[in-house]
Amino acid sequence: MATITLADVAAHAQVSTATVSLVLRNQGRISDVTRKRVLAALEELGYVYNQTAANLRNRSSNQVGLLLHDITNPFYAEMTAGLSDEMESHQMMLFLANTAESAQRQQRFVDSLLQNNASGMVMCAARQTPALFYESLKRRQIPVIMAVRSPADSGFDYVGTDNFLGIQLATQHLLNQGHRNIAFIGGQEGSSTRAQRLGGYSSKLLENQIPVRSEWIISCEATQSSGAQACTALLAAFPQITAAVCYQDIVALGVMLALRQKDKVIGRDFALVGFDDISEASLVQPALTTVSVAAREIGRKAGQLLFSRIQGNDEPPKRIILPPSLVIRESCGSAKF
Amino acid sequence: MATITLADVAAHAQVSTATVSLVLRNQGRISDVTRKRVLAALEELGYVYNQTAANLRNRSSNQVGLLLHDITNPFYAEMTAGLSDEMESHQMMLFLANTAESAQRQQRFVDSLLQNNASGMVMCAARQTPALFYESLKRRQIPVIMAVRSPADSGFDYVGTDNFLGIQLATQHLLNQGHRNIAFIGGQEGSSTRAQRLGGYSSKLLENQIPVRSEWIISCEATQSSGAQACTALLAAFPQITAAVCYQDIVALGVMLALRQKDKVIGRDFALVGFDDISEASLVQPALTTVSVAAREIGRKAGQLLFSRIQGNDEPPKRIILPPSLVIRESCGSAKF
DNA sequence: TTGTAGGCGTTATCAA
DNA sequence: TTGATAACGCCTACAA
Repeated sequence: MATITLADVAAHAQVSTATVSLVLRNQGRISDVTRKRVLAALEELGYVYNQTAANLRNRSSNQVGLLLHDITNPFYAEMTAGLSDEMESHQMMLFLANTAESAQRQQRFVDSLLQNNASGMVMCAARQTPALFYESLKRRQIPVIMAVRSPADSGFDYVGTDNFLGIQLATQHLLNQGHRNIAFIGGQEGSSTRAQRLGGYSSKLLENQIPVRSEWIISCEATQSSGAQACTALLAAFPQITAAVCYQDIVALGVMLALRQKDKVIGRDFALVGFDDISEASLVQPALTTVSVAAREIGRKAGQLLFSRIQGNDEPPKRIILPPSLVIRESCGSAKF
Repeated sequence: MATITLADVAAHAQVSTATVSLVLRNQGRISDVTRKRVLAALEELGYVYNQTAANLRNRSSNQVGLLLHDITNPFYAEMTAGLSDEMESHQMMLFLANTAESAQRQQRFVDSLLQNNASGMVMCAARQTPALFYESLKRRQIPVIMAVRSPADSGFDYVGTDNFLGIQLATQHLLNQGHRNIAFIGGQEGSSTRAQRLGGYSSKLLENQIPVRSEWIISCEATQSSGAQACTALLAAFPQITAAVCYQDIVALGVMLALRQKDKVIGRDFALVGFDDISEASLVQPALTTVSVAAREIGRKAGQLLFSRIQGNDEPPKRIILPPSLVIRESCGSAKF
């Protein structure tokens, strides 16, 4: 069956294509009689609007992209849900891309977005994103909101959380419990997010006249097994450590695994704080005390900002920093040491 | 800056637009000299291909949609990752929609896909999807792969798991451990998936001369709290129950919560099997024995099938059923009762 | 209030 | 091997 076009509808309703177009978009003053006739024709012919043609004509689209490393990471899944809700409320379509930390895949996806005339994007940049990428992205006229990972380049809007403050909260909590030998586990060297968190950690130690020991600061992948491994190695070398601030909940979960293998009782023999408040955090035994960053809210805020940019908001780049909060559960015990 | 079009490139390279178009798509016989000249011009002008125009002209697109209820459900996140990988390997863009079980949102998204000329979709239909929806969807010429939830309508391709067999495995495992008083917790009445799982459960009981007690079959929402509530109510009425087959891992996690409140030791006082093998299953204490359905693989297979349909494969509707497997962990203990 | 007609950027047909 | 040109379906001046 041939596709029904605006012209077909117009012919059927005995009006012009312009009239039909106006009715479709509720624009212009169209008399009630005409409108009804058009609506009826639309219905009768089973007309389907061709967004592609409209996009071409308008040099725009109602499509935006979301780039992230791993949708199976609960943190990002939450964020995606927030963004998706927000976009849907504006009748925009959301393209999803899993870059898996590959700068190449990321570049490919952005190219596709550009080719598809996407009207904007939210991105959690891959770790090895070259500076050139940001440069050339800025030259395009497309709104881009960076999320979660703050780019070195300050020319972009950014929505994220206060990493420094978040880890300060976590560290202070451990200090309050009486711990003095506190390690920092996780994150990738060179990451700016990690630098911020590390700053929160060390600032709190120093504030309490506790020396920062670089051997107790250890990096690892964002997986449970890496976390477990890191913890095992650390405790073998420094058994005096009684607590750890973990870079992420996932790492913390790994650390718990390792501790359990050493028959350490978490919350009594060893205290632990995570970061992200992923849903697993409340499920493990003992439940993980962690820093919550409201992933869904980050997605929502990023969506709102993106939409306003698409609408033409051209204020200078913004940084929206959502306040983190400490969710106290069981992994730090409650007794003073 | 005005957009650079094919015509601009053609002018710059002193060839026709047809030639440039052919070079771009590696089609037709173009002499090496010309090709190089075109390529150079492309580069020089910083040309960006306009997919929208091509789509309009071709009456097609490289976009597909994915509809699901909740991306934050780890099962669907995994599936999404599988599908996303598959689509990316074919250079297709993936639209994501969170329908949140709303038939209305689902309809809106499908309409958008149609309007955008999407070339296909994978959908996990919302629970209350009206039969009319399927009817009208079939009339469109767009490939649709149903996933996870099998539609009553058999006119669609389907990729999912064998619910019947999966729950049979789970039930048999409990029987092997010596349990006789086994409950079934979870799922929504009227769901066909649930009917299949219930079938697996009751068939195994009957096979072992154990009567099926309908009071021990209880439905609940797919949340932890509902699971917990259901378990509490059930045990209050029937303390003789010693084991449960849960409709989903999420429900099983809720049941664990409830058991713990009753000071029952899971794996010793009460045995539990879940379904889905979400990542939380291996994290809880004790780790949850569950039926694994390879969510990622479902996504991948759905993607492959969808792609083949888009390529023109017009065999009759297929049902791809992935075999489930029992992942034995700790929640059923190991001692015979 | 409604109609006419040209153009958005690409592809495909046909001719050269 | 390459070029000219007419669609694809919609939107928007400009006219009526």
